[in-house]
Amino acid sequence: MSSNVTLKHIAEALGVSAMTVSRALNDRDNVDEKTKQRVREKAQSMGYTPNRVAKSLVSRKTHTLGVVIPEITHAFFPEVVRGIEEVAYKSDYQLFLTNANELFSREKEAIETLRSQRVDGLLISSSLTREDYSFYESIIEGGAKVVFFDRCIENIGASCVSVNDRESSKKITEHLIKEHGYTKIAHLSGPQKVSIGKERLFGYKDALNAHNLTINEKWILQAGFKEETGYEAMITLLERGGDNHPEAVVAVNDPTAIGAIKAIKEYGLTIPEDIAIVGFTDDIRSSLLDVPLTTVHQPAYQMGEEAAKKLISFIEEDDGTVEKIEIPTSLKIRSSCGC
Amino acid sequence: MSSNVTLKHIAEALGVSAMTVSRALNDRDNVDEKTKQRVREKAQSMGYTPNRVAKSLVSRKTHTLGVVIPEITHAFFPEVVRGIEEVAYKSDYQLFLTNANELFSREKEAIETLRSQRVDGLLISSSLTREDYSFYESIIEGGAKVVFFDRCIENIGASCVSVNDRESSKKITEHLIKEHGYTKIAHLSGPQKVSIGKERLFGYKDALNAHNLTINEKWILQAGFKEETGYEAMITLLERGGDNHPEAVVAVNDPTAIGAIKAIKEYGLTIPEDIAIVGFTDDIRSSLLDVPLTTVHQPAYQMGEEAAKKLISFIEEDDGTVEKIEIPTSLKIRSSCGC
DNA sequence: TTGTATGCGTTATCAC
DNA sequence: GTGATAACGCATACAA
Repeated sequence: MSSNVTLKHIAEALGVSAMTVSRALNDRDNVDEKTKQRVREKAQSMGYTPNRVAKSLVSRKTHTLGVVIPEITHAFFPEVVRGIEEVAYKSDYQLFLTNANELFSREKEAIETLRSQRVDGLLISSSLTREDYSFYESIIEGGAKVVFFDRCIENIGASCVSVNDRESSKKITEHLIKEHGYTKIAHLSGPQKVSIGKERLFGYKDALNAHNLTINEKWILQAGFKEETGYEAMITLLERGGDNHPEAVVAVNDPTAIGAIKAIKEYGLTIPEDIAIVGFTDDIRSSLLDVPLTTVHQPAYQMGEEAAKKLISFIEEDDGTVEKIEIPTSLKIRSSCGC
Repeated sequence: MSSNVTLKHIAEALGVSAMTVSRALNDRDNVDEKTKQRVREKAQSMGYTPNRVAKSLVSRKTHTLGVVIPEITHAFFPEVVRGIEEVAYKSDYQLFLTNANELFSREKEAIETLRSQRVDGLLISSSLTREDYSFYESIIEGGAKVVFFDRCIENIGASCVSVNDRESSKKITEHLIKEHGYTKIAHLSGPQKVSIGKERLFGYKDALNAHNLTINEKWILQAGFKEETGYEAMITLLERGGDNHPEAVVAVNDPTAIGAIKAIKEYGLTIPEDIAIVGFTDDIRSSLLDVPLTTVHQPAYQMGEEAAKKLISFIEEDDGTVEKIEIPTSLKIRSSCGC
């Protein structure tokens, strides 16, 4: 598709050289004003569209950013993407968006393709496991400019924009302990190989430790990051426990919490009387639930902005300083915790 | 960024020609098996990544699709994008995603850039006004392969995947009339220059006409497509009417309805007793509201799939048959209508 | 102010 | 089975 009219065509139509056309269209000052006019008009009338593919081959720049997110239907990510887009737009970058679908293999593939497309830089929220450090190491070593966001890979020479997951997780868990006196608190945890999965589990444990509560490993379940996996994990927890279920649940994120809530209801238990629950993200749905969800608010849009800014300055000023940018969170106290 | 090792480098390292390397890496059959092996290993060890930019310049194909959506934070669109992605992924296409932010100017710019990037085709849900038919006409005439989805531009020689907006809107309005006997029904309408804005208004009127209800133009308000604009329009409607407010409201989409609900509550009125309300979309939030929203369910994922399939067959089989693909909707009867 | 040669990385084409 | 050459569309460097 696309206009197949090239500089050459315009040049021939006008009886000048392709070079003159190129200069005129790029508004260089060493071209006669009249010629510029003629060229512009002709280009317009012939429906010329500059071929960025050719331009990129010469300049080795594509003015293009690759974005890799794990799950586009998790509302947090579109919001991050909007922040990225806003900044990219202002600096005249286009976005290649790829959705890894929480799949290891797909993320790797996406990154390979993106590099092959010669994007100027990569913004990644990783679904990869820690074992795949080496993959990132090799591409970064190969000169790829990458900034991670939300789910980071650390100590690998790349900047990262995220919240303080550990501290935020500790805070919301402490809220359950201090404000409500819960002592039997379970955790629906994310995959331990993903940074936020691990950090949020740490935070949960920190809180229990700080209040001398014993950590019951049976109450720490792998629950993925999705609604369905949260639902399943909660079912497991309820079936396993019988009447001896926890008083409160800390979910790794809001979708997981929402899945768990469904399970709790199906068991005929009420929130927060029978079981209190808190999440992490502040999904657009969370304030709308029957029993609005207490959660950690993550400023998604801002996270996107910061990540894009960092990457673009990396690209344009070649400022590769590795930074860990932390976006402050806030607790959204609603009623699912018993408040 | 990206590996700057090229075919030539590998060729030199191996003492063969670049052409041989190219053939080996593309697994052509007129290359010695041993040479292939050597080349592959060397490419691997040197961290070679094929340069698609150069490849595209030669082949005039980028294996890239441009996607233009009006609003990425409207959950409907990410879901459509997932459908598109799934199909694109299988056929080995990458997506350029651009978010027009409901802005005329931005959509046009995005499309220009996408064409300039030489995407193989375009999937567009338009924010543009009908006046801008000419813009689309010119790019389609210029050879651009485009498929519209959700918000279509018709009679312009491009295929379109959408729901039957008019009929669906009529159905849900009729539900209010037939099941609940409402006669005073308002419409929070979308911009009339966007297809779905116009069609859904038609459907609303069709329903009133079919039941001999008079159409009160004062009860048809421009409400945009967003939560904020829905909120404002509803405020206007309530202030204008005083006690004489409508019994029911048909909103052009769910975000608008959600904004309107906020306004209704602020006025101290209850749903559905004082005012019933219905939407269109089936946003992920709609079933979770205090009073779950009755709405038209649009199969977003499927819409994305269909649109992508159509576009890819257009590109690959050069099958430019103009089709209007209609995805069936269903009514989601919840309690905001009084049920 | 304008034009010519050259190269970006890859592949098609023709030669050996 | 392998290599040399030209071409894709554009812009840099140099010449006129």
